[in-house]
Amino acid sequence: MVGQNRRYWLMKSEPQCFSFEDLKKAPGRTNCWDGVRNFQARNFLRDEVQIGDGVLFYHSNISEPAIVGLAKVVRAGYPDHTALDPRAEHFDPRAGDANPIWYMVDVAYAGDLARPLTRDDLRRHPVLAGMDVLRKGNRLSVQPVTETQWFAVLEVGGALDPFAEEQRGKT
DNA sequence: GCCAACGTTGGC
DNA sequence: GCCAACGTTGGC
Repeated sequence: MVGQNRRYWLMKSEPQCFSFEDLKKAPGRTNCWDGVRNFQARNFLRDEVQIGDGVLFYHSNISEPAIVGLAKVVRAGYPDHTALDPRAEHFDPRAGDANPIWYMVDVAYAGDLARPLTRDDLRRHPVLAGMDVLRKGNRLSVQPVTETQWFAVLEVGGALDPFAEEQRGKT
């Protein structure tokens, strides 16, 4: 029953901006996923990402981009207040309380990989080679991952299934 | 640092 | 509503 409706996502972050290590150091190992300013990614955050979903944490725009860790969604879409703050980096003057435009979710640390999975690692794997993140020109910072891809990442990355325990707890 | 790919903007 | 110009993303 548990996990039946769980979906999986890959979320990109530039580590100099917000890294997986930053998430692990955050209070409660939880942080908001703010600053998304792309409408397609916004729609995922606002409409589709749900509490309990799995997240692959991806470091982008560095010498060796890679999936570096696991997270889970602990709060579904709500207005991204950084769009309302004129001093914030991602301030959007069009956004207001009545029309926040931009949304974010909260994610929590959910486990490490034994090793990061680079783009070459992904390309070499028959399942992971099909991931959206490898598609040339793909700039979506929030993108869906299939269940098959999720479990392949756990296997190749040498990670424990962060949801296995709660599934056992249900039996 | 380069540059291809993409999303957004704005003139018409 | 078209589309050229522009800014950004992000791998390489």
